[in-house]
Amino acid sequence: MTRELILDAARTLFAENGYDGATIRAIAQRAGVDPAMIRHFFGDKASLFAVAVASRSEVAVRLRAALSGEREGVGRRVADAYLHLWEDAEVGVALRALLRSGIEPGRPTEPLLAAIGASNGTPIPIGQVLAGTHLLGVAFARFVAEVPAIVVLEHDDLVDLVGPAIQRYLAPEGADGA
Amino acid sequence: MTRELILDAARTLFAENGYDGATIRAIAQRAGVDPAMIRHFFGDKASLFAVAVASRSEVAVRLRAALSGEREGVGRRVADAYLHLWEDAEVGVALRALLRSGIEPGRPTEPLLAAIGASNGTPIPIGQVLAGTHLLGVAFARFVAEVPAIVVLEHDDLVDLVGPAIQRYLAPEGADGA
DNA sequence: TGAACAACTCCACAGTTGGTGAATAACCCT
DNA sequence: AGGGTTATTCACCAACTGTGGAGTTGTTCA
Repeated sequence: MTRELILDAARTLFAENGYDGATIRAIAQRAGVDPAMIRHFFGDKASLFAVAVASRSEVAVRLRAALSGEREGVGRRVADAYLHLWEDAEVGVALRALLRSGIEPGRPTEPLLAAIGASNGTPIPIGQVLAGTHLLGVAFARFVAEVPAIVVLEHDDLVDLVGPAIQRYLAPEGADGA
Repeated sequence: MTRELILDAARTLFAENGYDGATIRAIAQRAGVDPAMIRHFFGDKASLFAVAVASRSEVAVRLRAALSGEREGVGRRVADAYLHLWEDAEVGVALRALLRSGIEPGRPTEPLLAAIGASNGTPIPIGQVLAGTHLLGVAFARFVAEVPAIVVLEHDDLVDLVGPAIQRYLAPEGADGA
């Protein structure tokens, strides 16, 4: 119960302020509990971050699903799925938190890397990685930096605009789908 | 003299650790001066950040130059110029610092926004903004997150890979250059 | 009734932060 | 040499950080 309150507050504040910016005390206050409860349930701040934010494997799953269909329209499909992830209440806030926290040594960053197309050891086509960089840039502009020209767009319109570029990266001329 | 030492140290640490992560004391120590010197020369931390990092108008200038030539090859040209900016010793470290610092209210972020195609009030073609998001994503992967698949590439190869996508955004079918 | 256990509160510690003010040293120009 | 500006050092503050310990409630089980 209060455990969930803490997790919710942690996700929100990590997303808004990044790892360093979100203090244990602020998280506790937002959750309406005593700061010591966080220590009681999660040990230390890094563990709280890991539990609250970094255990979102559905990112890779959902992206792989969008990627695995037929070649035609895969660009639109992946862009749509990616933006949906960022718009999702829990996943989006976790991704925001990861991005906001930046890449610092010792922090679990797998989901973010997966989100930009560079998951674990297996070699990934460079096109997928480049598509990931583009989508990450779009997400950064839309959800973190909040660039007006990007924020203003409807989800579907943005997908229409970005889709072709992603398509070109994921399915260039002449290749058979997975 | 020591002023320059402070600025150099500030740029480096802001780039490595972001705004909050770079402490006045750490900057002073790296510069080999007393922390009070920073106050003496720059007043407070925000002013130091502004002077050290946020006054890089050449970003917009260089990008506009790359953008203003003939339509053919503008994608390659802009991608090349953008990556060169990030590789430049001073400008690159400033851009890194801005990105690492994230977007927080009250901080000067014009150069970063300009870098992703959203400069001041004037309306900008959506294609330019999208090209900016892609380039920012690439820069993030290459210079901040240091995604292996991207870091490994040579500058020119990366330009070759990204150029066409930028080209499509900046010069779609049927339009006369500026 | 009472023991055991988890949930919870309160207070304090040691460390670091950004920022300040006063005192001292170095310098330059006349 | 002397005066004045600049550079530099040092001690200090209030605030905040993550963390830890000690003690209190409340519920459950024997």
